[in-house]
Amino acid sequence: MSQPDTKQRILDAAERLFAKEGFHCSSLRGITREAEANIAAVHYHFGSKEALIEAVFERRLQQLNPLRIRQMENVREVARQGGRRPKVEEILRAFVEPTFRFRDSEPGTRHFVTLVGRVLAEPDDRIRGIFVRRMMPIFLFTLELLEEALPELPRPTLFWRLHFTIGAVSHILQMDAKFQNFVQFPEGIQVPNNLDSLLAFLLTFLTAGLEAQNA
Amino acid sequence: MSQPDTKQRILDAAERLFAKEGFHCSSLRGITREAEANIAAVHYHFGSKEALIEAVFERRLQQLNPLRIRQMENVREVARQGGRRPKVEEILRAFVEPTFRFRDSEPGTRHFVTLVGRVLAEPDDRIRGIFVRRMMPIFLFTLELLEEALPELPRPTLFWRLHFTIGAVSHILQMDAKFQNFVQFPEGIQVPNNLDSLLAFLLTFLTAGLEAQNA
DNA sequence: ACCCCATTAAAACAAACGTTTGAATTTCTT
DNA sequence: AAGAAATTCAAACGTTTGTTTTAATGGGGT
Repeated sequence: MSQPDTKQRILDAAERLFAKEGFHCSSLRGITREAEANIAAVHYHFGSKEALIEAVFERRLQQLNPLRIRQMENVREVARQGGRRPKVEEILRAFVEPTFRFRDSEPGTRHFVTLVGRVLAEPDDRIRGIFVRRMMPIFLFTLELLEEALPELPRPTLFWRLHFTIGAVSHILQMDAKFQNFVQFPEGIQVPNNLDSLLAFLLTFLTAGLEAQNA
Repeated sequence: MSQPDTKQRILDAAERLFAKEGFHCSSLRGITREAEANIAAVHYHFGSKEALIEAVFERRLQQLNPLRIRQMENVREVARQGGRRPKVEEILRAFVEPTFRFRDSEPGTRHFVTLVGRVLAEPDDRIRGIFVRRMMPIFLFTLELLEEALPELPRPTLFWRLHFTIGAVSHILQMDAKFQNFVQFPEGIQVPNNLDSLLAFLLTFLTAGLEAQNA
């Protein structure tokens, strides 16, 4: 190969632009220009624009989702061996923390996380479906664990609360890079320079919401 | 005018298609075809595609936002006259309930609410800005009331929790019409046919999250 | 009847889109 | 070194996009 892996460079550029401008507003010409590749290379290596974003998701999720599942299985195992229920905060942490850590693990993963935050609001069913299909096992596993943690709450209640959780998380993930121009910050509010404090805020909020007892 | 108000028909069609397919994927040709109007009518009546979506937001928000503000002012006033703090649930209800009720008030408003749910995840800063600019007073007013309700919590904490709230709300609003194909429902989970029960679920979740005391 | 002005209509604009083609080039295999 | 396979390249494909232009239409006031 002439240059170090055109395929990877296209994936990197696509990941960045899909996150920045959305799927339909990112052009293959813009992506290949950034990747310093020919426009035909996309169809040669991937087949179509849709197959390209599928490959973008595949590359990262096959790394990230096992991390999540392992952490969630660990939560369940430790609880069982301790003869207690899993804690809601442990479950939520297993659900979102890997994503936050993943974000700063390599250059590029930061853009992927932004893309994940956006894709649930993607109007195109086909594109959103590519992501949702791959996340469904995680959602169902999380729901399962929450039922173990909160057996006194009805299943539909937990289902909807998990959806509220997903909404809050994806909204925060997507804001990420563009905190500055997303909202005008009231005086005295600072953007946390590391995401750890934001993660702590988030887990406190979500845990309380999920554990709410009335209604 | 030959037909009853081309301008309104264009607004209706644009509202519906922007909600369904997003801003950039909706073409002016599709919109004018649905509105049974000529393409040039958009530029004649509005000036540009961007000015069109601005008009779509303007038409509904000038009706909806005063409702919200009035209800929030009422929450503050009743609390003051009762010599107590406003309750978090009252504040949140004033923030989201008008939108839920607005949804079923007229034909078309349902599409608008879906559009609102989508637009916060819109990648295009200009388009998202059109909406955010108009909502900023509401956000700040809500934050103000939350400070009155929870004076023991630091301002940044409340700020982030309000953002988590906005994420959860917009995620639910956007799911709305497409519950069926958005996620695959686990067995036994039903879509609520009226939004009242969903609103109750939502308020319980958010209230608990906002009132969480640790961290 | 006339003119005026708001509105509609059809057609064309240049630009950008995803995709395809076929030949040139590089890389690997023998 | 020679042939085969993989990859890159420039160019063009036919559509579609938002926007503009120019002409036609239609009703209300004088």
